[in-house]
Amino acid sequence: MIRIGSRSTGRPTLNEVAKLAGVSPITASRALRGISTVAPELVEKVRAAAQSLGYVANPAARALASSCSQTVVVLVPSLSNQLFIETLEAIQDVLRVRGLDVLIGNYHYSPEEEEKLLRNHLVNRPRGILLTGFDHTAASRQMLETSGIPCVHMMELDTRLGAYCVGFSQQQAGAEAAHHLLGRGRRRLAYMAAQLDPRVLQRGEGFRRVLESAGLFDPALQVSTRQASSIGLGGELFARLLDQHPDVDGVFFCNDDLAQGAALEALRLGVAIPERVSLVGFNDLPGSAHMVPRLTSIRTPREEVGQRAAQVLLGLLDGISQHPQVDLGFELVVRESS
Amino acid sequence: MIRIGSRSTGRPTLNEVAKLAGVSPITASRALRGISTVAPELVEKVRAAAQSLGYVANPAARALASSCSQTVVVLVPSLSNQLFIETLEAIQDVLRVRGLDVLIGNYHYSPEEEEKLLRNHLVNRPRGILLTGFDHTAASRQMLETSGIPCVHMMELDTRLGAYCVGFSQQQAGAEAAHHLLGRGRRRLAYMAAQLDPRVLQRGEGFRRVLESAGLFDPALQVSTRQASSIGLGGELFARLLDQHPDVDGVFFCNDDLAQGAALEALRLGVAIPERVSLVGFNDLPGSAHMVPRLTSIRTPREEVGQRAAQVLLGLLDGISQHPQVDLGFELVVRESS
DNA sequence: TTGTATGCGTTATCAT
DNA sequence: ATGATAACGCATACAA
Repeated sequence: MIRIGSRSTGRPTLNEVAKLAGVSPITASRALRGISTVAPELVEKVRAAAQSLGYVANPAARALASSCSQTVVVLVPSLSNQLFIETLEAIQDVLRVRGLDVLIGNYHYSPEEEEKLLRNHLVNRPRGILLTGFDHTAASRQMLETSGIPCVHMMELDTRLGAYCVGFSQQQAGAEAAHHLLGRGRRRLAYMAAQLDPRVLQRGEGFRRVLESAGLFDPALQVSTRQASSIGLGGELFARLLDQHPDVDGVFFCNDDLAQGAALEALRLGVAIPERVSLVGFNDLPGSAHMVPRLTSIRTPREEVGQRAAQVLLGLLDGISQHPQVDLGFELVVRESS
Repeated sequence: MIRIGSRSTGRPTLNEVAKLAGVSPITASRALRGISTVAPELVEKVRAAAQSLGYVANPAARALASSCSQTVVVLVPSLSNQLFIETLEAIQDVLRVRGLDVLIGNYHYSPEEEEKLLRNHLVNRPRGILLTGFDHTAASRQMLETSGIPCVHMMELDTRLGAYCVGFSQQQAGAEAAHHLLGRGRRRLAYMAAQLDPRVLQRGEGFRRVLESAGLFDPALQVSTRQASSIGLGGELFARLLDQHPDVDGVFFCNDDLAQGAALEALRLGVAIPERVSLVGFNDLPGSAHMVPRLTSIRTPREEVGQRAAQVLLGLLDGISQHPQVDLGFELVVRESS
């Protein structure tokens, strides 16, 4: 007895395509997946049949049968930071042409939330995973390990374990900012840090070391808060800093929105930039080039990071052996504020 | 002959849970899904068994068997506009607690790209769909229709067809800006529009009508470009406008980044804001309150839109009858620039 | 190179 | 209220 299942989606199945093409379902499957063992003429027949029926493979069935999906999971700490949006776009541009769907997860700078996202996503057996940085919970690392799913870390570099990573040295970037300010003759240098994620701390570390070597490091000028980075916060912190330490003559900000806020606050306070204080931002976010004065910043290669990370992942999926670390560097963009 | 399938994921299955609990798989399935026809004691047994085995349902199998997933698709025109990020966050906050996974699609303001995303996502049988606005291709509308998947439109209102929507009147918002500027005694009013998506056009329409009623509409002062909205663009367009029409005394911007760019450019040009020109932005994006001068803007309820849209969708899934249109209004925030 | 048999893990159907 | 059976649509393993 033949029953038309009410559960069916109504969409044509591989079976129907195969029937129309006069081959077995498995041959149709192979043909459509581009598996070389199928005769070219059969491939053509199957393609035509699929085309005429409007066949689209059922991802659930495919995932169930093969126990792996056509998705790649990307976990970022924030979507409010324009930085990661640009990285995500680049990732999608690369993976989309390979037929991979990109699933975005935002863990709001919380490793615990990242762990939850990872757990939720792993049950779907993604083809690959792209993570931001190396600051994951032990459970996250464990899950990644046992899942065996290819993973690439973005934004930071790390030579431990041979983990695949695409990024740049956050510490060197911080050092570069310090060198630049010193080169401008600045001596009372502050670091202004919000969010305090690992990369912010690394930049601060690089900045500190250079100042220490120069004998100019003053812990009192290290402003840090766990609050989220924002323009408003940058203004507040900058005003307070100048109030408490009027002799400050240079500030490195962990992110451009802080620097933008500081520049605007300086306008209000009548503090001359860069004459009295030099400002150096980080990431070179969209608005920075248009501030008054235009902000000096360290441009980070976020699109390139996304693109290369996605490419490395594809290489992993294709079994291509490649160097685990990709250093994309960064670029100091000198404008009017320093 | 028993074979340990090499295809298995190694994770415990419903079968194993059922066995451990001493019930049939289907009872275990019902128990875990909270279907009421299962005896409380059995539910407890099954829960315990699942717990001890660390059982997590396989979404692919579930989707295949039930021909519907636990995902909701959200399509937005941009991720670069902070606006939509906040909406997305609100949506996720609501849907996550119901165990629904949110899939984000960015169609870059292209209805054709939206159509592709829709087509790709529909094969996964999402539980619901959240779209931005009403500007979809005929094919998109057709697919939505035949899919029968619940859909809520965000950001705009429309009484046609009884489509579910959560938003506010873009046209009224544009009108409000005009009224405000007129109330400030401004007479040579410009509208500066980028991107030219439907909502930008609606705001311009509302703005225009008020000016026409007042006999003050001047087409020469309507600046519009398809380019993406940005701070840099705002500065450029503003400078050009002032150059060509030195008598302009008020500008309404379709988005705050344009207004921010204009404010910065005014600083450079030495144009007094608001003395010579009043500026009114739109969306009240993060930086606007900190500009010099602080920008007047129309605050749009994007978090509320996301939250309510998600709630309406949940209502639809639960078969709760509700009013198809939810008007969340907007708020003129008067600061220093007008 | 192609096909047969079977399994993936879950839920719908229908019977009890 | 619970269970037996089949089906969801596709891919793997192995045979031919």
